[in-house]
Amino acid sequence: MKDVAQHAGVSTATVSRVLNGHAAPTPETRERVLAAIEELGYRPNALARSLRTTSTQTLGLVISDLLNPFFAEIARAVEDEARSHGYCVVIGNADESAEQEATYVRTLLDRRVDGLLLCPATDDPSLVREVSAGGVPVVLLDRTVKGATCPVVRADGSEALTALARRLVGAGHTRIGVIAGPPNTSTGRERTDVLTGSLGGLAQVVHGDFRQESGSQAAAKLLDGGATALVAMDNLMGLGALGEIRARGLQIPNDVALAVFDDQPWFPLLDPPITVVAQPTVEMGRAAARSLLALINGQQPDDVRLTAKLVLRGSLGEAEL
Amino acid sequence: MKDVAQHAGVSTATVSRVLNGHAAPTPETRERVLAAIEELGYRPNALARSLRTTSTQTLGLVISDLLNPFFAEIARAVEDEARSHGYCVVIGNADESAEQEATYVRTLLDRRVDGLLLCPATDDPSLVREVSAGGVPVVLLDRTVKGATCPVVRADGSEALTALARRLVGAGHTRIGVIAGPPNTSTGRERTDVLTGSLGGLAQVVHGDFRQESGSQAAAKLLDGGATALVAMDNLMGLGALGEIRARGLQIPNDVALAVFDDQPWFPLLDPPITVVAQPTVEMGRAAARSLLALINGQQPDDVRLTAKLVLRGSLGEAEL
DNA sequence: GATCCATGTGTAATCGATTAACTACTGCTC
DNA sequence: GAGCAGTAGTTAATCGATTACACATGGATC
Repeated sequence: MKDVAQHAGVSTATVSRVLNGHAAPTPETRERVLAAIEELGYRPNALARSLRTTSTQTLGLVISDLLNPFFAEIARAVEDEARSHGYCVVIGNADESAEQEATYVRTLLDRRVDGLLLCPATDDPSLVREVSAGGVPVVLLDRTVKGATCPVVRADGSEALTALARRLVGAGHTRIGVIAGPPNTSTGRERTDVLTGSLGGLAQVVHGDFRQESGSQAAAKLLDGGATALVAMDNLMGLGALGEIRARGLQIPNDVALAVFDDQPWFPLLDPPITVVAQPTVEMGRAAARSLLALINGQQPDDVRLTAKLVLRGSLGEAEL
Repeated sequence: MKDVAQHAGVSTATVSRVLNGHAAPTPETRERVLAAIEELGYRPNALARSLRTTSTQTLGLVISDLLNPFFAEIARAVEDEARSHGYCVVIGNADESAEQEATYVRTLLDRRVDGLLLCPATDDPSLVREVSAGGVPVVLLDRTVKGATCPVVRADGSEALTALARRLVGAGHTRIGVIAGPPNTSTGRERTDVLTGSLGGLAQVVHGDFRQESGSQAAAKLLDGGATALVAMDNLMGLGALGEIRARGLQIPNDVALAVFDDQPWFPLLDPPITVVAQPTVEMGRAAARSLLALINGQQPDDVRLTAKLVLRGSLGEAEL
């Protein structure tokens, strides 16, 4: 910057003003400065600027698993929305591990992100408290924690799950296997509670960890137990369940009915196509980014609760008539 | 930091030395400082540190499309490798747009990443030159650019594609539709060249843009043209092609054979499972991260060329006997 | 006891920007 | 022509760390 100033025959203060669009410099000086910048190929050091202004124009996003297309889509949406407001997003991958999540959150705070979007790995509120205590705006995404005091953005699948339950029961299934998420996540618990609640005593629940492998294992256990219908509570566990069903040579929907929470672009391509509870991922990501930006700007955004929809495609068989 | 120093009754220099594991401070002083840090909940400001040391312990990764599971896997691998060396990764999503790519690259440079991993959207070398000129280490990943002067990490699919061609020809296909990537990307061109080369005059090529929608359109055009076999040059276009095949009620492999470049966890679940050319994504990501770290440490890593493998699953029909 | 070395700590410059406070100049009014 | 307002630009403090150099202390050496 000093070089630029010298080159243009002005002080660094003037260069800075030109860069930041201040009113002061004359068009003529501005011209000279811009020319010098161009000529020297100067690019301002964002670190120095942030250090001085205490604003990095960056949001932190800590997600549970980048390989889960659900989160990848969310990340993408967050990024789009953030960028359209001049913010950058730094993504941290927690791998469904509370420990790694904490590490990432701290790293991001150390780098002074202006705000944090968090998909908490567990419902333990201590990490969120720690961040809030540090005065950094936080918004929770997809999942919440116990006694959360920050805005939460998530999808409500109750209606869809209730409708799903009605159909399964209506179709005469009496042993319905539920491949549930970890009980220490809000989504894991809530979805399962709603579904089993609506199923009366017909549900058998096995907990997985939101990953493919656990989906296969849970499916195996449930099928061994005589389940005639399976509901997987996220797309990766759904993938695992599908694998297990195929491995056993079972036919959907005749041998076993299947529904999955979270839609995927390839679900319609299966034979039969898979019935799902689809979450509005893009809207969730955008809404979360908007809430966080509002928080950063000193507003108090409300919680956002979007609605997940049941999409019937055929994998429930007669239950869908 | 000043507070900590005061609290411990030492100078900021000593605090800094404790933090950085210098030899100097006595165990006793160290103890006092650590206690003060603990008590005040002090966390060092990474911006300030980086400004002073000119090192951010951060790698930039600009990928073509986060929603493409191929790149998501790569991103994940890069991140793992980087973290194990104490580095953080900032991901930028270029959305297959050269413009957005350039924006992201510049943003990352402004933030003084220690090095850059780039999956270039086009084979135009100017952006890479710009970065190199700025003295920032770069490694190209998956794709290369014309006259690249930096290390490149990619997968070689020649063998697999040649084998694939042999099978298709052997099975008697005479109109083989190739859903190619954009001709201005190295992977788009090379894969297509190898395949059409081995197919003699039997190939009909339609170019897509590595996205699902273009895959459907290309498939439609090729099927209209009487193709009895389709090869999609990346997984998203493969997804699109599958959709088009299903939409027309065609059976794989009887009505049309299909092979896709890039494997996906759900390909084995289709009926029939899809034959693919599988790239070693995880190894690519790790290797790229390693090369970049080596470059940062002043070494001159060689290009890495991993091998993609043909995985036969049945979607080629008799061609696979 | 003077000299020297080793060791632990403090002082202050530095990284590259922003910005409050100040100065210099121009032009206007009375 | 003195006084004043307004504008353009400069000087220097600041953000929060690192680190070269200076300094103080204590013990070993002759």
